[in-house]
Amino acid sequence: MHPYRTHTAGALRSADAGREARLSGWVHSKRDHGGLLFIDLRDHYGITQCVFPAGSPAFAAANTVRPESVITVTGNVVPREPGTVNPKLPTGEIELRVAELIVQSAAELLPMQVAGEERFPEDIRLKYRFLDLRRDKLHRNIMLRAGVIASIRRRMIDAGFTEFQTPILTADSPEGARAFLVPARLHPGKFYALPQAPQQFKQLMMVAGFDRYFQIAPCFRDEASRADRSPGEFYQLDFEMSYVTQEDVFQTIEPVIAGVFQEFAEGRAVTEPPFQRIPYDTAMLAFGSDKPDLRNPIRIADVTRHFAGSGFGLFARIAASGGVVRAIPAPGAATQPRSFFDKLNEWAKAEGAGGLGYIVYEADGPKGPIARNLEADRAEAIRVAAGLQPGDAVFFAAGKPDAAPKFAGTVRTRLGDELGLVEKNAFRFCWVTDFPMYEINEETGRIDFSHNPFSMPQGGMEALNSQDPLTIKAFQYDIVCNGIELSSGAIRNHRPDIMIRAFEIAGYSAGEVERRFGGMLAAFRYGAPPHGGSAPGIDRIVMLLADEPNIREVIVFPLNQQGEDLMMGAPAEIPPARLKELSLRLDLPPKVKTGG
RNA sequence: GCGGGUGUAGCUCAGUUGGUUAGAGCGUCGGCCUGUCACGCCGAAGGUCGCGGGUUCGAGCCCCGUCACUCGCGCCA
Repeated sequence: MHPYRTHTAGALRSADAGREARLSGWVHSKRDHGGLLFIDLRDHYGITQCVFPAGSPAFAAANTVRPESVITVTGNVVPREPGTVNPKLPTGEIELRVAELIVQSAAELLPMQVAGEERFPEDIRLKYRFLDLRRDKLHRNIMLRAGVIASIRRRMIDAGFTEFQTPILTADSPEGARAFLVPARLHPGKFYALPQAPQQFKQLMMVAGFDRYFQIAPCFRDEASRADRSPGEFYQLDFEMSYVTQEDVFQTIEPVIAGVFQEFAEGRAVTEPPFQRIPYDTAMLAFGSDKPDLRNPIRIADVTRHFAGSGFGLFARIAASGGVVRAIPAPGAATQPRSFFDKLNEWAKAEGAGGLGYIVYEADGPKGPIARNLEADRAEAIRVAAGLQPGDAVFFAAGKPDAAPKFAGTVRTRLGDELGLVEKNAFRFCWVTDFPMYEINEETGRIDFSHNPFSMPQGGMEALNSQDPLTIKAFQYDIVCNGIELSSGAIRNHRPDIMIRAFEIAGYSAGEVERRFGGMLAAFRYGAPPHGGSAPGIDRIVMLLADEPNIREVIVFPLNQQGEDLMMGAPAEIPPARLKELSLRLDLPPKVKTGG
């Protein structure tokens, strides 16, 4: 007989009754009845109940073994008596009557329990990640992640992509996120940088003629974390295609994304391709966000002109001074008590808005403080513009043209939640397209790239030379699911002349562009195919599928919010000899945190 | 860098207007129990109420500072 196991802990069924079997695994839980003792034995595959009758040779050993010890048990598979069958376990029709128990590895008292649903603080969970990973939820999340990645690989290869590895030790790029630096021992005073993304390399793969590239790519950014943003490192489905239009990119990747989500949806609805394409300007109007959550049925309308010159002085003045008024419908809210409206108004003030005005459209006409001062025909025009029926209400976000639309988006989200309008158990995808190429930098007042400077401007060189820069759109697009940005991508600017001109508009000289991006520009001077791509975040895809609000729940060994590995003790100080070898000397700030 | 929330037993949490010896559940340890599967029952151990200072006759509770955790803003082309 095999020294460790003849079966896994998830394998045995009633058909195996009568066999001798050997299982190895962790002591999940123990139930001591005095003359009878049960151990639930757990491994990666499942749980099997093991029985130790009093007086059996293994009974004494079972009595003293601690939870999470690793044991090997040998015995007979017996069918459970009717009434003692456990329908919650796939192995619940049988149990193992144990004749021999060997402790392979005794566990000490646990800092956190593995069995059960109890929640533990993050620092303990991270320090003892190997215990946390044994727990059902996290174990399943990590397996889901592995399944998602395998599915993505299969689908990308089927779609004609090839996976290539790009460098981890590379050059720092002057713009973008802060990069992690690695001292180069053989080149004193010089540093490698870890890639924030394989952006330039994947473009170079297109120049090199490989046509369709993808990679489950590790990316490194030395930036603060968020609940949905891992500190330090994360993974992207990085891909790039040659000789494609924006629409080609969409049509190629939609079935991959939709296919992966359908494969792991477990009954949840998934948008069928083609996904809705929503221009940036439309998204900002109707959703108040460039990350629209399509599960929320509320659509925002602009009603500025209906308040201009109206009897409602506050909004009339806002309209007269160049501000905007956005209407956020609240379907069916007419039946809500007065406190519903007061509570939202208080919330809006706490959010920094002046307040949150509203009109309630009763069967006998518009009601509420605004309606009292607003002409009846204007109230009716607003009702039509916002698509409202009697029984609905509408809220108004009014103010400056940059802030009011975004606040309207916040109100839309809040109303969708409060009124229970958000579609449940669904993944709703869309593309947001036509991002502006440039924006005004609020600090400097100068023109700046609004997103990726390497995107192709719509209209090419002619647009750059003839249009107001602020009206130029880029072939830049995001894929959004349930209000979460999965990725941004673009048709790239593969023309050195257009790139230099694009940078010139943002205030960079040709020499500066040459100095910063010379490597890529040089490549583009020797025959570069038109190309484009995107890079959906793997962690966020798994978060959505696992229904986890925190990215650390879908990463095997995540850093904590401070970017520390509490289990391995990273980052760590290094001995002086290593520093010397690297030609480095520390110059620590006075209030440096000394670890404990 | 900034703002919000939290901090009481190993863990999850309760703790009244500031008032006598700070509680419960889970876990741990001991005892009982032959059909449990979150086993049950009895008992015990376990506390610098994050830390420091202040107000007060008296502080887990109020005030100030600080630290940690967490969520968000900045940042993330």
